[in-house]
Amino acid sequence: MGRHREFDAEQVLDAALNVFWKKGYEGTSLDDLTRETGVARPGLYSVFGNKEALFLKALDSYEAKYMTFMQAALNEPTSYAVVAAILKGSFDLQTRNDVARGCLGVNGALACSDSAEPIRLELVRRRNASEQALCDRLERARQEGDLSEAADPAVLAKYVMTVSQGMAVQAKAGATKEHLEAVIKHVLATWPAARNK
Amino acid sequence: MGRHREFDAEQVLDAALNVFWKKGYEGTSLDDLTRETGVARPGLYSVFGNKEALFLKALDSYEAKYMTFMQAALNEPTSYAVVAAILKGSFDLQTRNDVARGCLGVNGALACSDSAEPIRLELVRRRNASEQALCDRLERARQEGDLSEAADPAVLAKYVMTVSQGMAVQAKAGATKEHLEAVIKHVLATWPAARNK
DNA sequence: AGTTTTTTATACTGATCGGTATCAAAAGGA
DNA sequence: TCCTTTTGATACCGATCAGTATAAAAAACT
Repeated sequence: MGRHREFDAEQVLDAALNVFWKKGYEGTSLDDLTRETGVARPGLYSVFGNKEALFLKALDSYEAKYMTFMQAALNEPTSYAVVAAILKGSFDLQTRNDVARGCLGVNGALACSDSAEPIRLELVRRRNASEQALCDRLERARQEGDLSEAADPAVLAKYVMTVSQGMAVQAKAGATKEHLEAVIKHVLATWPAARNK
Repeated sequence: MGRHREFDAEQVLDAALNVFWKKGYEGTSLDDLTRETGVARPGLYSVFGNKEALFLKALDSYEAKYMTFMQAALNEPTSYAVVAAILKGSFDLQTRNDVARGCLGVNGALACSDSAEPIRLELVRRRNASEQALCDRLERARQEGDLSEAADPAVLAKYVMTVSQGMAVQAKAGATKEHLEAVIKHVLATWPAARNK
């Protein structure tokens, strides 16, 4: 048996994640990754595969590590609490790190070259999955009388995701925490719940 | 006097604009630009300068050609009409072209490498300018009694821009026109105007 | 028609891209 | 202690990046 790996894969993945978070998939070079992780190319390739695989693993890690608020939010008892938790969770995520603001899923590849198109589509797929989960939850809320009968769960889900993604753009652009929190407060104040609690 | 230019600079700029719109600044290569414009590199460089200058000229053209709804919106008589016009104008712009959906200002450079950072900052600057203009307009609306006294123009302006930018992300990801229009309808239905008209 | 000026296409530049071959150093197990 | 195995850094690969030198082709003026 030979020597053991000197670096901790978890730690390296986390460093890579932060670079992708800040610069996006295409904006991040292998030189960036080796510099920030402290691991030379061959080490990265032997453990994670290629750049695309590394990004996808970082994305998985991102969801597992930072997106846990989503499931917790969906378990809240009322639609109001669900949306409040989602927006608060998005806010925390998008503003927690001063160098990597916004959302990895949005920063990663919004518009890109043809070669990065698979990455972009994967990110779209994941965002849609979140929206669908929220839509299902709001559907339930309406059945439970927790949303006005007139409310359309699909529209409200898209609205919440739109606000969350807009906040991601704003956060990346440097919006202050105070301003973003005020936006959330406004959204919640106008939430069409049967009872705001 | 020598020969005249064979291509129409306006036409070329428009073609370049559409490529940048679809793929973003960094996702667009000079090969993309020469292919889509039909003009070889030396022609592009002699007329527009380098890639960065070409993008900025395309951005100016974009504002002049497609963002005129913004000024018109600010001239609407009520805050409700202003916001309705901005969201409707954003919607039209973001969904007008099937190959270049979303907003050039957002697609252009949300997250990018260090070398494209000047472009990103310029886009942030322009978005902020729009937000400031809306903020000023809402401030006036409040003074005119067209917004509730409790409303904070700065917060509402950021809210509208957040929705608009979130819609840009959604449009780029392929959201249908119907869904986006429903989101706008919801935003307008919850607008805190003193009188909704 | 002849000359001059400008545009155009081809081909090239150095730098950087993602990805890999090579080989020495290091760390197991026997 | 010696041998095997794997890691690690260096250096390299072809491809592509933005940008430019060169020279032929085309058009306008005299």
